[in-house]
Order: sequence, then structure tokens, then C-alpha cells
Amino acid sequence: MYEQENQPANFADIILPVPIPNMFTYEIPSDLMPSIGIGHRVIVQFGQKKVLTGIVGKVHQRPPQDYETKPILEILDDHPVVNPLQIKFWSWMAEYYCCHLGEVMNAALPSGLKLSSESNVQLNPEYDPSLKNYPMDDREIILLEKLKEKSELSYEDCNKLLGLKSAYTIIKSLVIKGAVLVYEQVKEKYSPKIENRIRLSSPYCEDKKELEALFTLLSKRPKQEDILLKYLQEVPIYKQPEANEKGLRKQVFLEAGLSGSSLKTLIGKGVFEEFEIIVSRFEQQPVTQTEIILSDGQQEAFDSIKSQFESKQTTLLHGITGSGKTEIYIKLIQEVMESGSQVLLLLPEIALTTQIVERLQKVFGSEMGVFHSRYSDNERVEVWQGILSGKYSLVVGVRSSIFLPFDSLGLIIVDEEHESSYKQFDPAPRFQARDAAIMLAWLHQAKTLLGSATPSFESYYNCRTDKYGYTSLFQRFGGAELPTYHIADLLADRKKNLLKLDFSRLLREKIQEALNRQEQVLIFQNRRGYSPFISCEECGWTPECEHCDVSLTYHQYSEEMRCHYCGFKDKVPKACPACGSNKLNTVGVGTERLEESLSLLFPEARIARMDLDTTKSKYAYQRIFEEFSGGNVDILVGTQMITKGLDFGNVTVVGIVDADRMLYFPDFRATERTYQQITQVAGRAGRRGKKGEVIIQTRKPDLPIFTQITGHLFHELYLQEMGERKRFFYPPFVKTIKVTVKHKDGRVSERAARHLSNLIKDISLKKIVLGPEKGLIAKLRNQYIYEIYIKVDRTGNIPAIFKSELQKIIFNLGTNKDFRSVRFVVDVDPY
DNA sequence: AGCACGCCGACT
DNA sequence: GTCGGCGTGCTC
Repeated sequence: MYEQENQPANFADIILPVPIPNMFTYEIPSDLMPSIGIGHRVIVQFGQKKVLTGIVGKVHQRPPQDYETKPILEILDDHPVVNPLQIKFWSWMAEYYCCHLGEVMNAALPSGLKLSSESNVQLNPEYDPSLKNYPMDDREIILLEKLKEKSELSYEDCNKLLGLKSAYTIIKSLVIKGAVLVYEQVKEKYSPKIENRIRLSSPYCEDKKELEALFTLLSKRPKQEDILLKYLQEVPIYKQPEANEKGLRKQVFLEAGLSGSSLKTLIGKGVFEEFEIIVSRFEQQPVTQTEIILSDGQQEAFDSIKSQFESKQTTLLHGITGSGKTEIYIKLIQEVMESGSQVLLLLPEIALTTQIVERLQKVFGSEMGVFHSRYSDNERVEVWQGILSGKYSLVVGVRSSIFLPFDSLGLIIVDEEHESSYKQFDPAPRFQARDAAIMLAWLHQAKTLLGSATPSFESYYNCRTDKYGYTSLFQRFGGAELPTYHIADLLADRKKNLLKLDFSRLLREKIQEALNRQEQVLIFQNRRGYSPFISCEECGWTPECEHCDVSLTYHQYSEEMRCHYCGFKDKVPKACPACGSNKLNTVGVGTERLEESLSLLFPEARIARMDLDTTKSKYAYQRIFEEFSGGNVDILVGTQMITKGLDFGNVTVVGIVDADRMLYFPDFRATERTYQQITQVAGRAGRRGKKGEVIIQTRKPDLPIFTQITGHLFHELYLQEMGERKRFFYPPFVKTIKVTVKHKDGRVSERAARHLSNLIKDISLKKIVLGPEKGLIAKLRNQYIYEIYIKVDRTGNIPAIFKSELQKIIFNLGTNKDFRSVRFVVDVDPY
């Protein structure tokens, strides 16, 4: 105590879950000083009364200059829940993706680890009603009366009680009069799973004679006797007396149809005692397979990856579907785990199926944690804690698992690295999990393996420029053959009247043949619902943008065609400019319509559909999947959901209904995506020794992309596409940033967007600014949306400087005059 | 983002 | 009058 005056005060910079830049400095009370550290959760007051959970980001002795500090109220954990590497990772993410640290924290922490407060009202014990200091009105009296009955009321309770939208003014008045107190209550959200258990009480559990005596006693109570017998059957206390300690789940008796009331009686008599234990929400997984045997090709790839890792932090495994990438992953994971490091295996959401999880669980058992987006918050907290405690050294999970509290990663594997779902769109941070994973690995001095049958052109470019290592695996595992491709010319068929309900003659024949052979068919159409574009029925012409290498999207309400990239607009032509035909149709076929068409064309076939609409409920996906793999369905129609990670052994025919639709998607990645989706779905055909056939329907069979796909000419396709991207300034040659401007008044929104666009143009760094243009959806949730696309030169740290300039501009615009309520959303590397 | 506070319009 | 809607400013 006597030394205190000489000691400098201690401060902590706290990350709070609020969208405001920077951390917040709080004072550390000296009694809390010994137990505080980076990554601890603390409770602090934020604003007038609200209390929040924050994370300690930094501890120091520098008192802030221009404001008073509040004290840290409480430290929540003995051990940090977040480690220093994570704080670094969060900071990187906030900076790179132009968002606030608090937003990253919000995304990173399972909400079960976040606490917030609720305001409660209680009677002031000092208050003496007889004094009648102030006159009370009716509602104040109602509230006070209620508080005499119930010791506390939440604001919500008060509102209900008084039938008001907000009882705030009344509560405030009572506070001023000294009648009530308002205080904040924090509630822990995570609740462990509790299991009720039963065990024999003393002396029965120790003394066999007592137990035998008990049996004699219970011989006239058959129901109670049954319960005792059941217990002894499940818990062998004669052989293992210590087994009684753990007891037996209470539920077991009820499941066995034994009487609950008799059990209660036995507990009442003191024969059994009831107790609770905290159990995991995840079942124990036994290890059933430890030895992985690689084929020669796999072994070669494995060795190659390892030697790449000697000089490169990141390596791409380009392995065709069915080449057995999973075995290579397992082998690598085993090695890294044996060396004592952690491993993260990232999978896109739709690929994180029970199939692959079960496969990995056989090898890694309970050392492996699974992190699924469908998990409840309590389950997420348990995975988090499982990593902290060292229970899990391998996690298989979706995008957000990069935020789990790893402290010694040795390897991150990003499977299906080309998947666009690795990019988070909506709430900030708008991160690309694959790219973030590479940064995370770098922070851990770990390696990253990107795996794909159809690599993203960006990753492949990084291989070609020697930034990443590269390993290919082009043999199918078990010697299975690659599928044969056929191109079906939709226009030719239409002219000959062979096109029936969107199915070409060839595809119909192939389906029929498969059905005759009792084999299965996949029909791929990446669209549900209807969002039509325009196409000439005669020649297949589709309008394209004059300034960009993308097709125009038809907007029915404004009767025009638009480019979503540069904002180019055009009127809908009356006749086709290519051939003069006036048969310009809106085209659009979704999975639902295909399902219907198939049932008309093949009335004897059993048809199912798998898309977002049919898999909304929790187990629907699994049900459809099992129906199909169990052979109860002949034809499965679906969106990209059917292209991922599923291994259907009996599929021999895959139909791609409309390849053109993918190709003319208004996006510079359209060609890349088309190639990827076709190749991915084609990979579902002809596994396990049966040769598969893939039928691609198109109106433009002569396009080079089709020969490139059917001839497996990935590299040629890549080179051609890179030429285009270089010419039109698209990634990877530039860095793209999208700014979305939102306001409920369309005029304000447009003015703000124009103003911003001009300010961006004034930044003296090499870049191209496109727009502002109305958003694809011009009005969303009563907000008018404008978008600005920026292509920034990516040499050196130009993008970083540009981003900080951009943020300054946006910040100033926010404080400025009439744009205060305008929202600006920055999306770095948008998809 | 929340939340307080203040101004203003609608309605018993 | 009173209620509640919304605009504005602030949070260590």
C-alpha cells in the first residue's frame, strides 16, 4: 500500500464489440493487475451504463491525454480465451478488409463468450415512502407497488407493466426521486450440458452384504427391484467398485421402460443418490483406422508437397476429382500432429458433409473437432474450449473456424480453395477465408496447402509466378477412368425440333440408357427460381458490355440491359443485331422446372431435387443424399450443392442443362466459374470403375472453352483468360475494392456516391474508378444503393496506402454536412 | 452498433 | 397535454 504512490497507473487497451475504430483505454485497478493479461475477457462500462465484455489487447502505463479513463470492473477468466496471435490476426484483418477491430471480434468470438448487460430496476433500500419527498403519479405508484412484490424488474418488464413503448422517463423520474435504483446485470450465455446421473449411495456401494439385504427388502417391490437390477447390469460394481462413482445416466432407466416414480422412491429412501455432471455436447469418437496407404501417384504428390514446403509457405495441390486428395491430407495431418502442432482443415459449407467428417473421424477420433455453421452457440463454445484445453489438435470446419484459438498451428489445409463461399459478404469483416488462412499460417509460421480439382485462376497465377508451390495429381484413385464429355448443340436440336422441355436429344438418350442400366443420373442447373436474361432464339446472341468483357443482365422493370461492372446501359433491342431475328427471348430455367420436365419425359423414373429450397430444414440435405446414395432415386436435379464432395458410386450420366447461363454471368470470373462448375459436377460421374459420361448443353458449341474443358486443357484456358484479365484490368493484375453507398433517400445516396467517387478519383495513386452505378438491387430494405468499383494498382504497398486514404475520405464524409446518415460499406477483394 | 436526449407531430 | 418517432451525438 505504501508504495502505491510511486507506482505508475496501469492501463489496458480493450477491444469492444462496437463498430468504432481503435481500442478503448481503461484503467486497471491495482488488485486486478496481477491477474490481467492479453486475451483475457474483462467487463467494462461503456457509455452511460451499458456494460460489455471486451478482450484485453494491450497492457501499458501510458495514460490517455484527452479523456478520463474508467476502471475495468471485472476479469472473467483465469486464463486468456484469446491468444496474442489471434489479436495480431484480428488487427491484420481489420486493416486489410477496412473494418473495425470490434467487428472482427464480433465475428471471431462465439456469442456464447460475449456477455452484455440488461438494465434492471429495484427499490432503493434507502427510500422511505412515508417521507413523500415528491408526489408520485399513478404510473410511478404502479411501478413501485410491483417492485414491492418482485424484487427486480427489467426495462422490458416495466414497459409491459405500464403498456408503454418505453418506460424510460418514468424510471428516470423515480431514480431522481430516490425511490428506485437502476443497475446492470450481466448474464453468461454459455451453459454447459448437464446430465443427471444416479449412483448407489453408501453403504450399498461399498458393502456387498448391505446390497444383498437390500435385494431381500425389495423382493416385494418388483418395480424397484428391476431398477436396481438394471443399475447393476449397466454398472459392474462387483468387478469395478470405482464404476459407481461415475454412476449411470438417469435417462437410461426411462429409456428401458422402467418406472420413473419407483426410481424417485429409491432416491427418497436413500438407496440411490442423484447428481449432475457436465458433459460434452459431442460424442466420443473411436479411432478405427490408423494406417493410410497411398497409391504411387498419391505418394509422389505427398512427397512433392513436402519438398515444396521446404521453400514455400503455400502450396497448391491440383488434383482432379477422384484422385484421392483426402488421403494425402490425412497423411500430412498425421505428420504435423505427431510433431505436436495443430492443424486446421477448411472446407466450404456445402462440402462439410457427414461423409468427409466420418472419414476423418475414423482416423483422428476425438482429437478432431468439427466446426459447422449449423452448430448452436453452446456447441461452438465447446469447440473453442476444446482447442484451448488441448483436447482438439485438429479442427475440420467452415470459413469462420479460422478464428478458433489455435496457438501452434503447423498446417492449414484449404480444400476446394476455389470456392467462392470462402468469401464473407455481409456483416463486416468481409474476408476471404482462404487468403486470411494464408495470413494466419504465416503468423504461426505454419504451412498452407490449397487443394482443388479446379484451382482458382488467382491461386494458379501465384503458382506460375512462383509465389506458391505447385503439385498436380492427374490420375484417378483406383485406376478409374475420366468421364467422356459430349457437347449437345441446343440450337441445332431446336431447329430439328428435337429439343423437348429444355432437354436435347442426346441428353434424353443418355438419361434413358442410364435408367435402363439401373444407373443413376445427375442433372445440374445452377439456378433456382427465375431471373431471366436475353438471348436470341435463332443465333444464340447475348448482349455484352461495350467496355467490359461481361454480358449484360436484363432488367425487366426498367426495360434495359446493364453491366454490373462499369455501369454501361443499353436499351433492349427490338431485333437481334447479329442475325436480325426478332425472336429475342428471356431465358431462364430453374431446377424446379427441370424436375417437372423430367417427370414428364421419364414418367417411370424416381426424381429428386436438391437445392437451397429443398434443403432448408436441418436434416433435409442428409435425407435427400441418403435417398439418392441408397438407390431410391434415379435422377437427382440440383444446384452446386450436388457438385461438392459427394461420392455417388452409381452415377454414370451427368447432364449440364445450361452451360451458357454460367458463361454469361455478369462477372469477370464467369469463364473460370463455368469451367470449375462443369468440371466439378462432371467429377461425380463414373467413380468406382464405371465410366461416366457428361453431356454439356449449349447454344454455342464452338466456343473455345468447351474444347478446353472436354480436352482437359486447363492451362490453355487459364492463359487465354489471363490475357483477357490483363487487358481489361481484372484480378490478379489489379486489386479491386467495392464501395457500397446506402441511404434511405435515393437522391442523397446518389449525391453521396458521386461525391465519394470524385474524391476517390482525386487520390493520386494509380487506379481506375468505375461508377457510381445503381446497385444490382437498387433498393434494399428501404435503402437506395449505389456502388463504386475501384481497380487499384497492386505494386508494392499501393493498395494499403489507397485503403487508408479511402478510409480517411469516408470518415470525413461521415462527419461532413448532409452525408452524415449515409452508410458506406467497403468490400476489399469483392466476389 | 446501441443508447440517451431533444424536438416535433398526432391523437386521447 | 402525452406518446412515440426520428435525428444527432457519443462511447475510453
